[in-house]
This record gives sequence, C-alpha cells and structure tokens, in this order.
Amino acid sequence: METSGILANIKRYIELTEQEANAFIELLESKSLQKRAFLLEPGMICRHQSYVVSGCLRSFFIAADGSEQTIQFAVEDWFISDFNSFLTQEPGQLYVEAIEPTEILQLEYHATEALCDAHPIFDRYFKMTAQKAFAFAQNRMLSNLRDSAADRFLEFKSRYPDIVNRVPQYALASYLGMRPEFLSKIRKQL
Amino acid sequence: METSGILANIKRYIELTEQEANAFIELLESKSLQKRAFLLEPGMICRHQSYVVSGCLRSFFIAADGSEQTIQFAVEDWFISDFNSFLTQEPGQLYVEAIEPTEILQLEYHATEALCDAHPIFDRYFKMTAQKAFAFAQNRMLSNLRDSAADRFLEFKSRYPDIVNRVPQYALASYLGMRPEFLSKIRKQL
DNA sequence: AAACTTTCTTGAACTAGTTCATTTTTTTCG
DNA sequence: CGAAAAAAATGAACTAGTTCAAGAAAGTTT
Repeated sequence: METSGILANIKRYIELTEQEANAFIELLESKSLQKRAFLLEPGMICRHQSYVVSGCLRSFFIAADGSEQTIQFAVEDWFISDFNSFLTQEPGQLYVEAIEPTEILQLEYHATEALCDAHPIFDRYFKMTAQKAFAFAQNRMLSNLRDSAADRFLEFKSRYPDIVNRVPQYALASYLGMRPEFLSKIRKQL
Repeated sequence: METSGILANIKRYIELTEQEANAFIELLESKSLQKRAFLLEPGMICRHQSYVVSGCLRSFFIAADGSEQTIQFAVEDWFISDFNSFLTQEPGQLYVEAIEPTEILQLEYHATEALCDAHPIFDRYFKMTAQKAFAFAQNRMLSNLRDSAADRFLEFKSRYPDIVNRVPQYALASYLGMRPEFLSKIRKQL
C-alpha cells in the first residue's frame, strides 16, 4: 500500500512518533475506482474520508430542477467525502464519482474516533485540517458573492490550471455556479 | 464576568475537569461594543475569536463595486471572527461590526494555542467546532447554488426568525446574495 | 419635537446569466 | 477502424435579479 503521500500530508501539520504513524497506517483501507464509478450515492451514510493517491473525484448533488451541482473536486493528495454525512453519520445527499480511474486510501469514521482517543495528537491534526477546510469554504463563498461568472472562472483557472483540463466542462460550470453553456461562451470570449 | 454561557457551550462538546475549566476561563477577555462600533477592520490581524454574551455582530467586506457583502451574523451564544485571518495570523479582509450594543468574551490566538498544548482536550473541542463550522459552510454553499433568492430568504427566515428581525435588511440581503431592493420586493410578494 | 441621517420601498429600464433546441466535436469501446 | 455515446458549441428567446433614481418611513440626536 502506497502510504508515503498521506503520511507526508500529515507531517505537514504534526510530528508523529513511529508508534503513532503505525497506528494510523493500520487504519487505512485502499480502494480502486473505475472511471464513472460512484464511491457514494445519496441516502448512503458516508463512512469514510478518502485520500486520493492517484486520479480524480468529484462530489455533487442533484438539485430540484434535475441539474447537477458540484461541491468539490479532489485530485492527488486531496481528501474528499460527504463531510456533513461523515460528521453526523446520517444519510447524505451527495454523490462522489470518479472522473478518472482512481486509487484512494480510506479512513473509517469509528476507527478515526478510536485513533483520536488513543493518540490525542490526531485531534490536533483533524482540528487543523477542519480549520483549513472551513477557511477555504469561507473564501469560496466570499468569491461567489463578489465575483462575476467570468472572474470566478479565471480565478479558478489560475489557481488550479491542472484541474480545468482534467474535469468535464459541465462539472466545472456547476462548481463555479453557472450553466455549461455560459461557461462555453466565457471561454470563447477569452 | 459572565462565563456560564460559554462554559455550557463547551460542555456540549467535551467534558472538562475543574482545572481545565479554570485554565480556560482565565484566558477570557471581556469587551463591550456600542452599536455601529467596529471590532475589526480590513488590514488588521484578527487576534481573537469572539463569543457573543449579548447583542449582535456581523462580519462583511467591501467588494470591488463598493457594495457590502455579509459573511456571517452572530447573536447570543455564537462565535465570530475573520477566521481566515485568525488562523493564519495575517492581515484580514473583513469588518466585524456591532449591529446592537454587544457584550463579548474573547479568546486570543496564542493563548488558545498554549491552552491546547497544556490541555489537549481543547484540541478536540476546536476540532469539533471547526468540523461543524465547515459542514455548515458547505450546506450554505449548497443552498446558494441550488435555491432561488426567494427560497434562500424563506429558508433563512424559518431557521433564524429572530435574526431576520434584528438585522438591517441591506445586511441580510447581502448575506443571502442579493440586492436590498430585490429582498424588499420578495417580502412584498409574500 | 424638529432636523438630520439611515433604512426601506417602489417602479422603470436594463443585463448577466438561463433555457431550449440543434449541430459539431470529442471520447469510448466493440 | 467505425458506430454509438457523451460532451461541447452555438444562437435565439427569455427571465431572475440588478441598477438607478426618487420618495416615504423609521431611527437618532439635539
């Protein structure tokens, strides 16, 4: 199992003893997904957080009018889940779908809790990642309130040039809060 | 100093020994704000998270076109800050303004870090609050992508009937991602 | 209570972004 | 490769929400 990436990720936040690192690695479950496979569907309880070793996933939901709304993309070295469902361990609303063939490492909810009980240093790690995720979500909200559709696209493109070329345009459009036709027109004008 | 509210808040998440509770209370700084006073302005480093004992605050920023965009309201028993600035300890973008005369209790950044070092149980508390805040932010984003302006207003009104009547309409409009004129028209139609 | 300031309302003109229907291009897969 | 499916592009008609301007109402200060 390829654990060097996820360990390096953690070590950016906290220092681990060998024992703590081993306790963590023992919890990991690895999984492969084909392109277009669903890791999660609405109504399911999200029992894992998933770390992307290689490939690309997205989370989205189906709105009342039938349209897809993308919440998040995850490429190499990112985590993804239906976080609300993961946190409450209640049925969720989101799909998580593989955009490319993807390898992930998963952390199960109760195993994660037990890990934190046994090694409180992991409370600190998950504190830091949750705080970072919250700050990120606030910034995204801020940018959605402030910027025009074209500006949101340009900002995303300059920050994640890689992702723009890896995900379908309709998925990116829904992430940016616009219709695919309109994103197509924006791109044409640039 | 009125600390029963904030202690009850914490005890919803974790159990504290008397020693831990005392260590926490010793960090609190209390502050009063007049109506329309600013707790924070753009360019300042957000050095505290603030817990509202009584009154009402909001955070907002000024967009390129000069309009105000409200990020958050905070009434009794809520926390507020420029979280991005608080987390990074770099200059922020947000105003935090008192909408009513307000009493707050503040937790300073480095004091909070020291508290977590001395008593790791607080890492768990801040983990849980950050995770909850992140889930909340995701839900808000989801609702902004999915719902019409009128639906967003109705949803907010049913969830926070109190706040609707306490904050100026232009502030609520900008929180909901619309112009005050349009919110006025929505209300007229209902 | 008068004067002043801030907030809210209203209506008309406008525009950013949507919707729908069709065609073209790209990707998938036997 | 060639057929089928999925994704992207295009254009015309539309609409949800904005902008601007002016007046009414409410709140604050002296």
